[in-house]
Amino acid sequence: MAVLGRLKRLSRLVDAETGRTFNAHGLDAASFDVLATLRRSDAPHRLTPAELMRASMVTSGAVTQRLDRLEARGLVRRSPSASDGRSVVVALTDAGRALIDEALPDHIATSAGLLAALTQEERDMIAATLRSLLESLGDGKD
Amino acid sequence: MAVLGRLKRLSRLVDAETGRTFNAHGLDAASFDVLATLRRSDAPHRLTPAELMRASMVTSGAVTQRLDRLEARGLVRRSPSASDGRSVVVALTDAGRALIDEALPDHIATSAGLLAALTQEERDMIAATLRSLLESLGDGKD
DNA sequence: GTGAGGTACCTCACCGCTAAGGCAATTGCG
DNA sequence: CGCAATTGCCTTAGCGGTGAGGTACCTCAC
Repeated sequence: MAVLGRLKRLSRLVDAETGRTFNAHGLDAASFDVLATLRRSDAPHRLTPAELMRASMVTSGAVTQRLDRLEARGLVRRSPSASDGRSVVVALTDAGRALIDEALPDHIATSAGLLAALTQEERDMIAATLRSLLESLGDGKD
Repeated sequence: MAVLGRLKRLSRLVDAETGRTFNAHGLDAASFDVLATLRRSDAPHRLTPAELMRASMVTSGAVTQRLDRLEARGLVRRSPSASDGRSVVVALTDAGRALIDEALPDHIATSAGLLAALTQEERDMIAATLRSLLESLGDGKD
């Protein structure tokens, strides 16, 4: 199956290319992922670790470590949940928000560049096909 | 760009699913990758670490470690190159060949299952689109 | 109210990969 | 030929992830 092989190769190439953009802003893919997910969330841009875990498809241990790193850099802040004593609320700090707002446009430009070889029809087609594949494999939303 | 996000999610799901198949044969993705690459190569199924590195898109250090693990399990054998004193030739042992010959059909079945939701036209289309994307990004062959 | 089970997050040992660098052999320019 | 640059592989430190397991808290039927 040439499809899966190409999928994997492409995914690696995309990771490498987007990684360069992240580095240019002092980030790595994991940190960008968390900050961008927080930024995309509805105001006031707060999520729990469990929500971040679902969004990023990594384990809870990975989320803890990502947040440790981001918190040490002052980019996010953890505070106890008011409504659930087990839970934690993660918020972007001003610095975190400034950084992700600076990095996001670059990332979008990089992404667009990676797809520059495709026509609009091809993009629509591949987006739809990937979507139906994801659905068939039980990936809830997207 | 929904395309890249879906691409990444799909790649992770595919990795998880194929990983289960590998585990069922006592392998992981890295080991399977090496054994399958050797098996696919022209008879007598021998490659150098440099060739394996190019095929797998990992660094030379990763290839060394993969080969260390496989050699310790008796699945591949390293021998000095006759023509180049710096180089090494990696060959499947009988055990390695038997194992990959047992695992490959399962992997092919798993791969087919992952694409079961697509029609033949969709598969052809996505294969062609991924190919043109890879070419546009400078991925030589495939 | 209480105990069982589930949920949320964290901790830790381990794993494979990268990146940087080292050694030895080969290539090829002058 | 001689020496610098290149090539091929290995080594190692460090990183981020997984998976298993721990603690604290919540829920709910009884």
